[in-house]
Amino acid sequence: MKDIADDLQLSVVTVSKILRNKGRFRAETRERVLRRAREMDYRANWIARSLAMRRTFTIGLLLPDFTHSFFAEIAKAIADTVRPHGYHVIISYFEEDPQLEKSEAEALIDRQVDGLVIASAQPSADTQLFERARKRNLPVVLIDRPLIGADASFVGVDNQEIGRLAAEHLVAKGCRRIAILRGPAVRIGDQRTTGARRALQEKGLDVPESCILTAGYTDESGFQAMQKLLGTGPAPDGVICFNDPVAIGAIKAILAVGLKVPEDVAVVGAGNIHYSDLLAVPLTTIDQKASQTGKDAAALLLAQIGAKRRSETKTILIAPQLVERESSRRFQ
Amino acid sequence: MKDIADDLQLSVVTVSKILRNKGRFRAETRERVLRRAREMDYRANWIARSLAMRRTFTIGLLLPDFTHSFFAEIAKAIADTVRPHGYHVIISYFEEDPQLEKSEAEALIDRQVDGLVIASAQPSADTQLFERARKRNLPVVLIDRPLIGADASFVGVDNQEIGRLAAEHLVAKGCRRIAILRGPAVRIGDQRTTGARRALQEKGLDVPESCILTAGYTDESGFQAMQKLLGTGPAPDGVICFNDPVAIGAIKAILAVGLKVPEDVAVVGAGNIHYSDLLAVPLTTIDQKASQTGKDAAALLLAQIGAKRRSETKTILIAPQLVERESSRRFQ
DNA sequence: CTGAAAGCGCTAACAC
DNA sequence: GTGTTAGCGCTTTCAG
Repeated sequence: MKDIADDLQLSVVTVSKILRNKGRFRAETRERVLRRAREMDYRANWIARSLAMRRTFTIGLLLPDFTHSFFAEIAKAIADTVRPHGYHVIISYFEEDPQLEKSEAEALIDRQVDGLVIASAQPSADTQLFERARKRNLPVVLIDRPLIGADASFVGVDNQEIGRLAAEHLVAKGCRRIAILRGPAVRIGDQRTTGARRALQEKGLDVPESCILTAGYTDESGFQAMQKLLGTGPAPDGVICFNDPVAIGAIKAILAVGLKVPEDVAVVGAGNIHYSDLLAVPLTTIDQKASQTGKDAAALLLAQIGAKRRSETKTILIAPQLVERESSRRFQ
Repeated sequence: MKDIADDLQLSVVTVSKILRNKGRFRAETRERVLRRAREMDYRANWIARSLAMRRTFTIGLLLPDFTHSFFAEIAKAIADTVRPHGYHVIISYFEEDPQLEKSEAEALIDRQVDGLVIASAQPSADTQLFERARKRNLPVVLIDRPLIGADASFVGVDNQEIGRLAAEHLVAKGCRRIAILRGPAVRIGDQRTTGARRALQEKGLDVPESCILTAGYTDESGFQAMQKLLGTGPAPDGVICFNDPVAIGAIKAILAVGLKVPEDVAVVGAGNIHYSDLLAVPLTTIDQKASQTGKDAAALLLAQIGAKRRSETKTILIAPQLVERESSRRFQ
């Protein structure tokens, strides 16, 4: 920039302004600057610009694992949403390790991101982090996993509603003995289970404790839980699973004992993973609306970044959506 | 930093050095600085540091689509590899749009990344880009998709070898009438096809042109290509597919006409997508070693960033690996 | 319409 | 051991 200015006997300020289309200038001066910049293949240094403007036009995204298609979709939606506003996204992930999450969050803040989106794995809100964010007036949006006591906005799917949708669907399909392969004892696992049970109770169906088994996140855990369930009593005619991998594992276990899906047992998952429709039995699932989540989170963040004063935190609950496929397609 | 210095009647430089563990200082001074920093919850501003050091400790990663698990895995491997060295990764993607790719690449350079990894979709090397990179002494590593005439290192799987592995596997499984659902007419599509044909010729098997059909990237295209193939002559007893989605589509088409996989027709894909083993017929595939690619690319980049002078470009071809599953598991 | 001055927060080189 | 000086490349403010 200095070179251009010297070359043209102008000041750096003039060049800077013209290059950014700020202020009014003689058309000729403009032309000269623009031409010279092109000739020299000048490119602005965004680090310097960031330092001067105290804005980096970068937002930080912190995920447990972006190899998981749910998070990848969120990331994509966020990037898509902020790109038109000149923002880039720097993604970090922490493999569900709260310690790593904390240090990565700090690293992102140190890099002066203008906003932060986090799908946190902290057992409880890291007050120090939120305190720091508040001090810098850095907006933070939590996604997917709410954090009690966190001073931040939240965007995520309505997990109770996921359980409810799954339950009501199975009932509508004529299932009467419904089992639940619930997830690990985390908040969203509880909520989905609660939603399902409530919906079933409203229909006059109760789920005995023996029909609620704890699975994990994986198809392996779903397989084992289902195997155990099948070994301990009459087979259920419907199974609500914590997520798709668990459902896939459950289906494997059901088929393995010679029962049919969905004729004998209907199965519903959650998450709508890619390839859900390419499985041995295409899986009925509840879509968590990943890209909607990303889009809303990004929009919220942009609004907060633009805001003059600290905006109050906001919570957006996204409605999940049932996607019916073979694993529950049967007639009453 | 200035606050700390003023507080302690020291110079900013002293504080800076102590905080970075540079130079020797009186233990007491060190202590005072460190303590005060902690008390004030001081955090270094990496933007300012970057400007002063002319290094951002950020590497740019430009992908066609990080929603695709292959690229997500690469991204993860890269991030994992560079993290211990203090680097972060800023990921961009361009949806296979060369125009967007170009502008994103420039944006990353403008943000002064210390290195660039690109899986390019350019029809040919963008000389302007490489020229710019060279001028700034910015190392660039191409991954997955080689770019002819590009002034950059390359890391990717050996695509001919993918074709060869698939072909030899099917032959070993007793297939004699092998068809190829080749990918689009891009470099890697050609290479895989060439590798497969060569291997078959060496075994004395020739593939008539009528048995080489062009599919795209998707299961839909695989389904259609296979349907066409089955409609026009005797069914093959083995099919080599461009990638896993194509293979999945092909399997659907085969099953749809009442043939069995692998008994009647064995199928091999490529890519080893997640859930390959959860499909209707678990898919035999050639693993492209995504994380190996990412790891090698990152290591190469780090070496080049560290290098004093511009290091010569290097090409790393990674050996693919056959993963046998049900879709080809038969005996003869 | 243009420019001089000041500063963003930090580091490198060298002096004391 | 510690401080001084001089930037890094840009933007903002304000004066002319």
